Amino acid sequence: MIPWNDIETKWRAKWSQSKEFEIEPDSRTKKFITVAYPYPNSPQHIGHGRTYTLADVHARFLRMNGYNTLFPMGFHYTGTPILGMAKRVQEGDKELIENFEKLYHVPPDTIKEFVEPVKIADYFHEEIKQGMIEMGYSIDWRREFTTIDPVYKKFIEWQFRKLKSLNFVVQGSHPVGWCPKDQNPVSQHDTLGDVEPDFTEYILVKFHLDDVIIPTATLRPETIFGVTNLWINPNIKYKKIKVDNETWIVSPECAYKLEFLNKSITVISEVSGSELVGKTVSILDKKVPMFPASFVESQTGTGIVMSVPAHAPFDYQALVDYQKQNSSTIQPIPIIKTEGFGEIPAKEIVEKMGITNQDDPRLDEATNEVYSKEFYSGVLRENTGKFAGLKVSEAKDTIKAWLAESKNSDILLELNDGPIRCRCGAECVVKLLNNQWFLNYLDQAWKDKTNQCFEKMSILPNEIRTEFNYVVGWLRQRACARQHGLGTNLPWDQNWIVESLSDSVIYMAYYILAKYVNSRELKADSLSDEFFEFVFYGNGDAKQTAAKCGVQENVLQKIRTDFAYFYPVDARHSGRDLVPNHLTFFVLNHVAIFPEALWPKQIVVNGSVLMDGKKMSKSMGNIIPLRKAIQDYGADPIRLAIIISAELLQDADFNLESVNTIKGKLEAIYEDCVRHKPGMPAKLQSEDNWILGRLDHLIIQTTGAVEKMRLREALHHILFSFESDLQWYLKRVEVKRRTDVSGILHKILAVRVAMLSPFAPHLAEEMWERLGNSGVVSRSAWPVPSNSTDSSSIQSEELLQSTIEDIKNVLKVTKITPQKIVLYTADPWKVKAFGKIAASVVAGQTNIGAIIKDLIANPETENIKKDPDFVKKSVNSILAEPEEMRKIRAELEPINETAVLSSELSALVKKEFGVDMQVFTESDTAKYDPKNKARMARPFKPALYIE
RNA sequence: GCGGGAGUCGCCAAGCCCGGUCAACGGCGUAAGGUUCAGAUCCUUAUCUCCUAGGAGUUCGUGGGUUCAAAUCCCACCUCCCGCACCA
Repeated sequence: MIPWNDIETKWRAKWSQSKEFEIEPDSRTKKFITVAYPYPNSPQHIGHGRTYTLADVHARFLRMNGYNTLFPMGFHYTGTPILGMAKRVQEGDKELIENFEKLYHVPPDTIKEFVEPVKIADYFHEEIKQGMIEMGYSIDWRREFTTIDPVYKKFIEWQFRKLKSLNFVVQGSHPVGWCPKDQNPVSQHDTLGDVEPDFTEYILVKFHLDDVIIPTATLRPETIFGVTNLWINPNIKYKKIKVDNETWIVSPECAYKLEFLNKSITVISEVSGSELVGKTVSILDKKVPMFPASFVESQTGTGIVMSVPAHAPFDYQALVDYQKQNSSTIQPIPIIKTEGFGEIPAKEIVEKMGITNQDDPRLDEATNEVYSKEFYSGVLRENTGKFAGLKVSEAKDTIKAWLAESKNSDILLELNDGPIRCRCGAECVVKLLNNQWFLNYLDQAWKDKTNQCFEKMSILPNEIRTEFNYVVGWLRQRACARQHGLGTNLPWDQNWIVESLSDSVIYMAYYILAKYVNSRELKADSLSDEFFEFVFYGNGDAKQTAAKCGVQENVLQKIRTDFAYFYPVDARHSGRDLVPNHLTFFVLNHVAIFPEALWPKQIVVNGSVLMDGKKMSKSMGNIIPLRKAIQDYGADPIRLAIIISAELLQDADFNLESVNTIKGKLEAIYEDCVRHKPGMPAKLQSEDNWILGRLDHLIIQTTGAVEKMRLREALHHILFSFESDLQWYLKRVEVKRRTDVSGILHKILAVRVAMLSPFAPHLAEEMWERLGNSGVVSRSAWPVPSNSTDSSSIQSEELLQSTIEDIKNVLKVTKITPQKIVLYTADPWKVKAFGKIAASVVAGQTNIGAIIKDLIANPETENIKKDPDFVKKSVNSILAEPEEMRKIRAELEPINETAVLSSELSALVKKEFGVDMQVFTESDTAKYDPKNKARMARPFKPALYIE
């Protein structure tokens, strides 16, 4: 057993002692690797570990390749969820407090402090940081910060003044879910039952009753042409109110809602619904009556409904109900033609479903069906005037605009799935916030520049690139400030706090400053915009800026030099959920604020982590906290298990079996590390050359994979793919009773351990030490191929392997117990012909006929006439080989098969099958060949006889 | 609806960009054998079907097509997953 935790502690201490990851500018090329910083509202779990692990592997790999690689980390305190949590703690929320105690193991005394939001953030900040340290991430902790640090706030203020000066910040109105009691916007975390406060925009169609306006709320303004009457609930006490300069009649609930939508409301009087029934209202050139209906609800819309019986099942049924008791000549007016429906869709569907009264709940279903069919495939009929022929999906917006223009409509915003309650208990409403600040991501020049940056960037995996392009095209204005939460106040309007996805877009630049903040050489006190202009752009005079900002001049210069050295960002890692927001904003803001030379170079996106194939969630109880997992399984096995289970964009399935498999694999390599000593044998034999060639191959494959961040593939090469090669080598060595291969095995191990070290850094250090190396493997060079490839060794080892395979195959099929094995190698003319065939194939000629013609034309190979099938078989066997091997076959002198087989294979055959073996050439007159097999011989495919 | 992604041999999952190395990596599971007093671990072998000579057949969501050759390229269809905002 490997004492994982001891080894990890030991090496972490060493790294920390030698300040291994504290990176300063030097003469080498730099790389700046960043990851989206965490939001500290809970401990991190295995899933969070994935992105950070990928970034860490990336950073460590680059470091071994000679790059001076900085990997920093910060903590994102900005936002509202923590605020909501603090409030819930204050209220004594059982569920939350239990989560803290049982799930997160937060000490009770600490939980008490959680009424203060910052304490929550601070606690989980430390928790997450410890986890990152324990995972062995090669982070330069001197550059740590939180987004509520005073200097950070100055930085964000600068960023926003900058954006504003570039006209990227604009003001407008914006609807939000709102708690009237708290006077605050509500998001999902602020509502009882964590309901997302979604809302819908209704069109208020204004009917006129003399000089009073009767507004009706609808989602289908186009149906105005089919209106036959209004529905009024006689039992509702409506309010007559003054709305700005007009007089409206609406339900009391509606009157209340309107107040939050920028309207000034004064109640004039009450009007009973029954008083309104029977009166006639007008709109455009229409006059319609108001009829009573029980389905009309006071709390929905205005409490008055526009009736379109041809297309609205509710209206149709209410009309039928009304006409049972009253005489009325009103008929539905069809205004939409839809394939699959007849004249009056509402009638059809109501009758089909067997609905007989307006309180039937199935009317909702009926409404949905008519609505969606008509929306996507309906066309307006002739009786809709200038809109005739328009598709409903287009007509909706056109008519909406037309009504608004002619002052026949207004807007009502209403919460979906209401009532939604705030945690304080009050019922939420929709509020139209005035003077909301937006980042104008609509700006075309801005978008163009962003696209330019994306074009030049490396996006891994590249499949995700189209998604970025789509997002950039689709982005509109984005609210960039809120009225509560932790964060930085808008510099020009203290009522607003910069929203969390807007204060996290260029903070990678702040890592450079953070080091000096932490060393107290940089203080917020008198920091002004000149400071940032100097550091980021080199603008201004150092002496003056230093004096003005209260910074030592040499410190200021150093910060500027550091920034110029480390920027731009070379890679940004994140989960794919941040593609449509943070990652895109990150690029947008960089191109807005920084010159092209400082634009980011690469984005690496990864999928999420599943637990035993299922999504991790609190309710399923399958969340494994990262630190717990480290204690139980060790950091390295977890790192490997996360990486090996899926390629970048796939969801990685984490399960205990894979962790154990990995552990086993690592343990085997670890044990091997004490067995071998350095020192090459005096003379390399065929199998030595071969295995060293395979080792080169391994290095090339692995390096290529890591460069593309195909880490699963890379790990596979290191841990598994090489295994079968190694087994073959060991078998060969054993059969030959060699004792001089320790050095070769040592070299192989050293290469594998070095390549393993970005993935499993702690254990790799331990292995490296066991191998007798001085110094840390983290600082060693990434292995490079030694070009020891010797193609004749490759050919002869391949020959031996495939011959053994053939023998096994025959034995398996015939089920005979061998007494004697005889091999026959191909005649020289076949070898010649085979070489030519290989050359043709490599050149792209696989047409059998053409190849045969060619061969016959040459006296050396004209024998082919006797055995044309030889060509087909050869072509196939060459095609069945890897490309490099085909080249070798075509270009290189063939080996002497008879010699190789007799000298090397006998012992292997003896060991494998326990019998003696003889080798003849095909045309040897003295050969033993009772079954006439020899003629089947082909190059690299000796004929075979077993008895 | 718009946009993105995926359907592979029991399960997970590579391969598809760059067509032959693909009956298709690897892991898990299953089976047999070895180690063990026994079990767990570990190691070896096998794991689409057929086969007494190294072979053949049928497979990679479905149906077509291109090609000497297709899991891989093209067309159509079916099914599933994710995002669509002011929230980290």
